[in-house]
Amino acid sequence: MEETLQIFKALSEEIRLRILALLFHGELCVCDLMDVLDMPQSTISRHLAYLRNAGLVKGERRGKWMYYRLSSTTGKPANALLKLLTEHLPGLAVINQDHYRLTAYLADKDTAHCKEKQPRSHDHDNPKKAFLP
Amino acid sequence: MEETLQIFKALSEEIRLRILALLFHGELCVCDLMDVLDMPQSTISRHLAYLRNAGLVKGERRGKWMYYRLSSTTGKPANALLKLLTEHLPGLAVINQDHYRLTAYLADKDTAHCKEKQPRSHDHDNPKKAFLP
DNA sequence: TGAGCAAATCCGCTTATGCGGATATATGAG
DNA sequence: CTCATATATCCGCATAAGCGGATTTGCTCA
Repeated sequence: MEETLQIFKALSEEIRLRILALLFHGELCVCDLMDVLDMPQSTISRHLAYLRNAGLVKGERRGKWMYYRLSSTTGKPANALLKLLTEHLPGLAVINQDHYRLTAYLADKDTAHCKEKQPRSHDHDNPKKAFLP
Repeated sequence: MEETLQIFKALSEEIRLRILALLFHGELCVCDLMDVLDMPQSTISRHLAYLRNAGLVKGERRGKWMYYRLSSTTGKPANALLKLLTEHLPGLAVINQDHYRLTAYLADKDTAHCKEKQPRSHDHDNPKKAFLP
């Protein structure tokens, strides 16, 4: 039960849904999220920790950076929930705005300060090709 | 977005999940829930209001009593969530205990103080015949 | 080894949310 | 109309959770 509640609590804050929606497009590091969401580092980190504790995302350190992605090893209910979200979230205004910002940001990715040597792998598991209608 | 968040918030408190799980068995009035969950009336009422505002349940007054049931007119995402819950919740210990308590309570329903004249309609829309394995 | 940067965690503060007794509202009985 | 009952809402209080600057930790590279 506690686990179930933790998942719902993780999903009941706007910024965490926005982070999840961004991660649907592939892995991102903390500074990517800071730039796209325009929020202080401690805020991003704290919410990522929340999502991590709920088992929804997974972080992996590569060099100086922590890359986060959706956790595919979560239990069945969590996965079903994430699938639901991939269908529902793209219909929401804020989520779409974030998607535009992410796209613009990634187009410029070579100038981003955390792209020095790490090759990216965008959309490698993006479940929705056309995110916007 | 606000609506989405409200639904997740509604689902992120144990007592509200327990109430929903009980309502999977059919409509119940506030005093039924008070008896089964053994909580004060204001607590039950407050959480029902929360679920009502999130659009997950619907209340209907019949005589002196308010009967609550799952709302079937909620949006698609909410319905998908409720369906998920009907599959997931029965696996949780507290939910099973509540189910036993409800069964015992209903077996005695004629003596319950809110059963004077209102005919019941249990399980009329129970999606799970055998709630327990 | 130490400088420099990314990210996690700490800290004091503010706001949101839950609790349950008390009170208000609505309904049916007499 | 008045009373009894069922439910909703109010209230003061306690706890949880968010915020963002400051500090700590961990990694890389010279």
